[in-house]
Amino acid sequence: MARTRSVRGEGARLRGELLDAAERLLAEHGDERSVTIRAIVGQAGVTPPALYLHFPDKQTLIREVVMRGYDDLARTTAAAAKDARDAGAVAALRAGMLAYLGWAERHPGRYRALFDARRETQLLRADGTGTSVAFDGLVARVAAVQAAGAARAGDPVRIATLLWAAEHGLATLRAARDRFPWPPAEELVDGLIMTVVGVPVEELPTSEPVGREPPARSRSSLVS
Amino acid sequence: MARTRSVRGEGARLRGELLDAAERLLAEHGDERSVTIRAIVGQAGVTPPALYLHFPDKQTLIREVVMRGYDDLARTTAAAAKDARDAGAVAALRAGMLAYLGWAERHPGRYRALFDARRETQLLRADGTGTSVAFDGLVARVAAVQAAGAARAGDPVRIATLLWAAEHGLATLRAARDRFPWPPAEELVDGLIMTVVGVPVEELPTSEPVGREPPARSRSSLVS
DNA sequence: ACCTGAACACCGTTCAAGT
DNA sequence: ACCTGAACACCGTTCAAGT
Repeated sequence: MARTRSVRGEGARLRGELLDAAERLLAEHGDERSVTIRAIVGQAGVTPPALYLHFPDKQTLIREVVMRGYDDLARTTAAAAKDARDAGAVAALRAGMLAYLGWAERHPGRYRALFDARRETQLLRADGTGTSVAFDGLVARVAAVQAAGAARAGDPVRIATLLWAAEHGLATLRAARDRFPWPPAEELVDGLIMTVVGVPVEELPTSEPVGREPPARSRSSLVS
Repeated sequence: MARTRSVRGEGARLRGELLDAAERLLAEHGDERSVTIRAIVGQAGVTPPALYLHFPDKQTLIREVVMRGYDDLARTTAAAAKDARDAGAVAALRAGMLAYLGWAERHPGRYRALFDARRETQLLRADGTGTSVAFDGLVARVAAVQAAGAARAGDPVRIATLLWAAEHGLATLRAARDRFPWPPAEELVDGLIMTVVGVPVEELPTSEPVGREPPARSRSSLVS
């Protein structure tokens, strides 16, 4: 409505605004279905056909939003792991996994969109490295724990695969089953690190709850 | 079109036919979005308003289809575990987990619908036991492995929670990431049983591939 | 070069009417 | 008691037209 008409070469600005609007709608509603063309263009102050000057269809726009989500998630987990590296390889692995669960909890709609199996083509980058950036970081952190001698031996890729499946399962199930008596994320992650990675209990850094109360039950409930 | 008009009390028959049609569409397309009212009623040979005589809205119908899916999944895993019980508690746990992954692979659309977080109200039965029937079975099988002395001690509910998250993560990720180099399901499940449940390698039953080639890599790649 | 108005075939749902 | 015909407000997308 109050949008000033774009002049030459300003089309790229609208393109970015449309992506921002779609991301905002996805974050607010947590549901890809409510991210409609009309809602997106409404936020940008244009009419529906204007969107098709910048994207061939809705699917392509959503795919670009999802790509941004991957970048954000990968950056967030990598940054958390890096910040904890001074406390050791186990602490870095732990921090990365907690950051992963935290991101999924803060951005449920965006996280869901990342793993929507209905998207026909796989979401891979042009350079082929694609969506596995976050996974590669996880593999590296597992290998670092092994190199530090704190874990059992074994293929770090295989171990990271199980960790990824478990943290993805936790991320989605905690969102889909809010009546289930979920233990705190720290306990779940510690359980995975102790068992799947094979880190003895004494190697685990003590919980430093960041704005959360400490675990109600001791984590020794998993390993005796 | 060729549908013969229902006489007194035959409304219940249409109700069942609508549920069957919705389940069929969900299974065929693997996408809840293509299960439209018009597609459902078309398969039953009636017009859209007829559906509203039996269901208040689409959401309620889908919810009932999802309930059937829960029953089927729970029955399938329980039956597989029971069949393997003669081979021991570990074999029963393993068979149940493999049956879970197998059901999810054979029914991707239905499995997705089971854990769709967009459903506002939690899917629980009137009796309150609800969707946790399958989970309770998993807890029992973990406890049986512990009782047989084959696993580490620890809260079986906590262990089952991690197993459930991992198998759910594997089920959804294998469907969403078909370019990822997934190891065979048997290897993944064995890895989880060895590490999360803490079963020593020699306790594991040897793979009896049912219509699948044996694992390419030895499962010892996880545990040294 | 960039955007709009009007229309298309869809969707879930409702409501009056038919038998 | 059970179902239909016609309509409502939506949706993604297209196409001619405006500046």
